[in-house]
Amino acid sequence: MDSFGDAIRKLREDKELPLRTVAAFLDIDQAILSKIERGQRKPSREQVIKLAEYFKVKENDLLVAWLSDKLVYEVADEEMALKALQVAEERVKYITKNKGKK
Amino acid sequence: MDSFGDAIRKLREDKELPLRTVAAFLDIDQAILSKIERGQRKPSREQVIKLAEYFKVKENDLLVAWLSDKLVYEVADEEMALKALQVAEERVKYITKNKGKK
DNA sequence: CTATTTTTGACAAAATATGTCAAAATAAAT
DNA sequence: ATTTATTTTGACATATTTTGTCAAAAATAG
Repeated sequence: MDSFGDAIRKLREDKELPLRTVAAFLDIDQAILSKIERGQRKPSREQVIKLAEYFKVKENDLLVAWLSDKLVYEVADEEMALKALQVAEERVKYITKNKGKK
Repeated sequence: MDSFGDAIRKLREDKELPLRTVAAFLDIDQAILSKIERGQRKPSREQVIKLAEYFKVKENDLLVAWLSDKLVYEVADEEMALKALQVAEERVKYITKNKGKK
């Protein structure tokens, strides 16, 4: 049940790299990477893709973790969180089914 | 499969009210309400609550439509949309189950 | 202890959101 | 058909949020 931050922290620690190194590759200050790993900042789509490249993991896997992070954040503290997610799921299914039409 | 905008537009049209009237109650310009109904602007939580009050519908029903709108918007155009929603759902279940702990 | 790494918070700049206003486009009503 | 009411659009201003840098404090490793 890992968040995006947990995932990339593990990847980084497995390779025993300091924040500095990975942050340099992303071209951001290490402070930001620290915050991303702890879920205090949301990375950009481009940063996620770069991280997948850097750690040699499937881009889509990281994108899913990143997107779901944003979704969880969006409904955080909302009573109706689960219901909203389920409705959104139905809507997305409906939309992709009719993609291109109308 | 109605979006939030569709829902409140129906409510308003059923009562044959002009944008002006409802917008006045929300204390915003009618232009914004028009855009909200067409999904070009996202209302605030407070505005959603006011609308529920105004139209005398269950607040939670509108909140769910509003939240799911935001979720759909968040994953729009993403290949991994559905997967992300499902993962988010699992994570929310997990979080609410362990609410209070840790 | 001293070095390195990580975390924190103050700050600035850039990007996004939120609203007003007035004009253009639509629809309704004579 | 013309007027009248409603809705939509876009330019603009302001406020809020994001995104990042920097330097110091805190934590960790040697």
